[in-house]
Amino acid sequence: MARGRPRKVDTKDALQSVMVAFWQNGYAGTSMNDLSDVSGMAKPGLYAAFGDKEALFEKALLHYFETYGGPVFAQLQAAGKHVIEDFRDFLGAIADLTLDRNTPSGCFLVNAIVDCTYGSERHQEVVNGLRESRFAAIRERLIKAVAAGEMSVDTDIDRAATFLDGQFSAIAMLGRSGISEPDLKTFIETGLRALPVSEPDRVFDGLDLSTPTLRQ
Amino acid sequence: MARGRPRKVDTKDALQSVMVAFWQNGYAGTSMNDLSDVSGMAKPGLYAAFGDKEALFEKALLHYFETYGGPVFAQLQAAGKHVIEDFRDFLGAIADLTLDRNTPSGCFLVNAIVDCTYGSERHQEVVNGLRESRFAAIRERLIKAVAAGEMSVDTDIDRAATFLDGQFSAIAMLGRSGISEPDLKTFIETGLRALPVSEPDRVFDGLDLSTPTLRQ
DNA sequence: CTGCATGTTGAACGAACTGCAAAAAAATAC
DNA sequence: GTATTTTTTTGCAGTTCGTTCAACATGCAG
Repeated sequence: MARGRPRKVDTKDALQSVMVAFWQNGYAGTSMNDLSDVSGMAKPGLYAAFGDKEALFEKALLHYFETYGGPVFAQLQAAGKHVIEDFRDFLGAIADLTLDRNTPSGCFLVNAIVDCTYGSERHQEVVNGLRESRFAAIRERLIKAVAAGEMSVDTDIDRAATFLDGQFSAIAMLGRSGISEPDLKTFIETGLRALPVSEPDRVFDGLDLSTPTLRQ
Repeated sequence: MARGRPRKVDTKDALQSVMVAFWQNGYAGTSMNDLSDVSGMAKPGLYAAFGDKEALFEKALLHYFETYGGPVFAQLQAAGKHVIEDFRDFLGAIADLTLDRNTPSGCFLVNAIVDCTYGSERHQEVVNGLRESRFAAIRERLIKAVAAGEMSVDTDIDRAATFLDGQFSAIAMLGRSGISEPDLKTFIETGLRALPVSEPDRVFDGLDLSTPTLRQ
């Protein structure tokens, strides 16, 4: 049984609130007082549960990745439609997350990349690790596409992965800037056309795009 | 003649140093003591010359735009080669700036967009104004391209401008993440292939790319 | 009930923060 | 030389920062 005084707020709930605050306001822009307010935990409780501010930020970032990034990347790995459709779903899920009104706009990880230049050594390592996980997930899906014959065996995988990785960041930045959802979906569609698929007509034609297609 | 005690450091030089500090560390991550140290001006001098911290940040951001953004956008407006070549130069100039080792990595404006969500009202207005200037410059060059027959009259200008605007942000984020210069140039080349030009062969063929082209 | 383990609370610490006022320094004007 | 003007320097209010300690509250075990 649980000994001692019971917790007022669940640790996971507190971490969720902390994550939102860091996501919204950045590391230096969020004080421990702010975190105590939004989480409902007193400051000594935060220190006891998570450690100091840096450790708390790292745990919030990892919680973000598990809660939001994890499902999206798992979906990409398990995806079995055409590679273009799968990346459309993938980037679309990122867009939905970016624009979700229940959470701050943009992507916490992208914000952290901007932040991390002046963070601690450990902070940078965590951010770089997540960034590499993101890249690796994209890369693996592309390798499967080559194996499935959806892309040529001559395809430069790293080039395509870097391009998609960049679209990921762009989506987060456009979302942070307040772009509309249709415009963001159109942005994704435009980017997908730069990918070297073997049968472009099959995956691009017949789409119900709100704007004319670019390729002519 | 100049009366009174002469300034130890020129105001523009101080603003340049301040800009670099904000660019590197963000608004909340940079203290007035830091700014006093890097600029060589004592704190009362900073307040006398620029106002409070928020005003100083705005002046630093505008200085950034005049010093770095201005020339790049002026070059885009004055550009007279094919639209694809002009945007290759434009995005390439952004990439060079992003990777320049004499200044912090990334783009100060992009960093400020991440920062500005929790900034003052005025702060947000300044950032949005610069973002709209950026978009407008891209848009104007596309309109000229349609007039010159390089793009179809049916082209969705806003769609193409949003796409290029997103590539701009992506370049800044990839640069902040530490991408190599060849990879960043390849990223640009990949994105350009999503643009709907009338004579793709003329502008894409014969290029000395380090990787195979994507379109097949 | 009495221990004990855990959580919460209020207070407080030293340090760093923004912003400013008064004094000292360095130049010109007379 | 002295007076004046402008900037630097020094130091300091008042607040907030991250962090911790001692006291109090609330549960189970015996």
